[in-house]
Amino acid sequence: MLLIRNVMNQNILLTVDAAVFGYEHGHISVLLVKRKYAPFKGEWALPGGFVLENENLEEAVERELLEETGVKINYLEQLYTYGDTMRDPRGRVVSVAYFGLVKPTVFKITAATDAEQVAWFPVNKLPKLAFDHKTILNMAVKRLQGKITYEPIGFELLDKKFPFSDLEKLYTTVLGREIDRRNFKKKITNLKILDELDEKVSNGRGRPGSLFQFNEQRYFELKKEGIIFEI
Amino acid sequence: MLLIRNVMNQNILLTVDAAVFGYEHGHISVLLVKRKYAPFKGEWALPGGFVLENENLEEAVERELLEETGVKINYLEQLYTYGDTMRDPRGRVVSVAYFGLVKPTVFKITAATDAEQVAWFPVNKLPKLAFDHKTILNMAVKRLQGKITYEPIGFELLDKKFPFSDLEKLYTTVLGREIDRRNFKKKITNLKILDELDEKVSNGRGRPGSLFQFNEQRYFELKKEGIIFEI
DNA sequence: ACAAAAGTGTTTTCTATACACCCATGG
DNA sequence: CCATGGGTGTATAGAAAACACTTTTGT
Repeated sequence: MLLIRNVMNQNILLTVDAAVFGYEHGHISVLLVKRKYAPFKGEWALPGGFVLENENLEEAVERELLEETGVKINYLEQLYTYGDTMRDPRGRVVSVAYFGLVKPTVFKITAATDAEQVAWFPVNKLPKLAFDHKTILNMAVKRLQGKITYEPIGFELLDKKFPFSDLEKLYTTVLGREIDRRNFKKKITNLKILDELDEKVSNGRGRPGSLFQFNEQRYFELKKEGIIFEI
Repeated sequence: MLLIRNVMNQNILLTVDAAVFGYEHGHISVLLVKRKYAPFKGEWALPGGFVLENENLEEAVERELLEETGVKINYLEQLYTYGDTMRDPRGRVVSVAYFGLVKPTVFKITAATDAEQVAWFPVNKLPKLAFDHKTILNMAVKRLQGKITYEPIGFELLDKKFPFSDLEKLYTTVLGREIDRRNFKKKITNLKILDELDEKVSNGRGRPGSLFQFNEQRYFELKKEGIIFEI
């Protein structure tokens, strides 16, 4: 290894970054950390950090997320690798970006190590971001919108039990447009990924709605098969 | 930079690899090189190599492709980054894989630098591949199949002028199933991405067919808009 | 009783698919 | 004249989209 290093003399460092989305109170939010150290000290950034030599990339993302934010991710996929020569003022740093989904209600987020602070930011109210993280986040949002139209992603974002209107709101929020309630219900019902429970829940006013939960087995079978539906 | 390097002591090397597809004589082929040096000396591999410190990732792929194979690529997109700790026997080497399309007729392929030999291999007659390149190639083939169903990719693979049957054969080849000629013609015609020329060409026997060419402007407009059709 | 949200079917339109015969050429 | 591949239209079925009123609850 040292031999290659010497021959190559390749001074490139490798990091991972994660764009983790959550859904709460009718908003899609993304998990950001305030940087404790230079460069971009005090600015908000995607959680992430340097990959260790003996860990896989996914392990690196999961470790950094847990260290910096306290979040243990339940859905993670690779997004894109950012390698422009000038993207990091410290030198050549290539970053493998990941896309994650999490149920925000499950975790208490707590800053640690390189992070001075952690917070969920609604994707339409983002602060200025460090490095090229705005670019990464833009791509992640596009991925989220794309994914939701051909794969069900509710399972990863909603609580175990939820009223149907939550799922509907999730879709209108992510897609940024109204969808027809009856047609949507029909489509989801046909997929048979939801089990209706006997419980009902009221959100203060109006008629209470039945609670649903995902039929995990059917859900993951469908996901494995690939393209499932179009909203 | 040296400071970070010392603090980090991160001995990870970065390479790029390219899965470049071409279409010729009714076959989808992929460009492979025979390795001149260890490890995997004498085995076939995807063209690629170490990223230089002062070049972007795309530049690295294009450079390596040109150096090793003589091919100047006209379509290139990032595929996936492979970073398992054990994927390279020399140590920790992370590789950013790219997906490329090229018209094989345009280039004379010629091996150089790290490549002892270059050749096009039909994707259904692949030799044993070095590293995890088989895995990479499998993903690249899936990407090709996925792409062709929701984006026209004929422009990048076919000659400037071609009979309609060439486009049809390309689709049946990539998708691995027959498609209905009339329905396919209808769909493509509706997209208005083809201009029919006055010339006709015969391939020896049978009725000669009109030549077509892609209407570049319309073609790239449609691609920019995203999902276009389903075959 | 009224405001607010949940729940529910039918009709219409569009798109995908299935399907078969004639045409132009070379040998 | 025959073998080969090119070229073309219609009918059917299924999916998506448009569309509005009733029900249940809290105040």
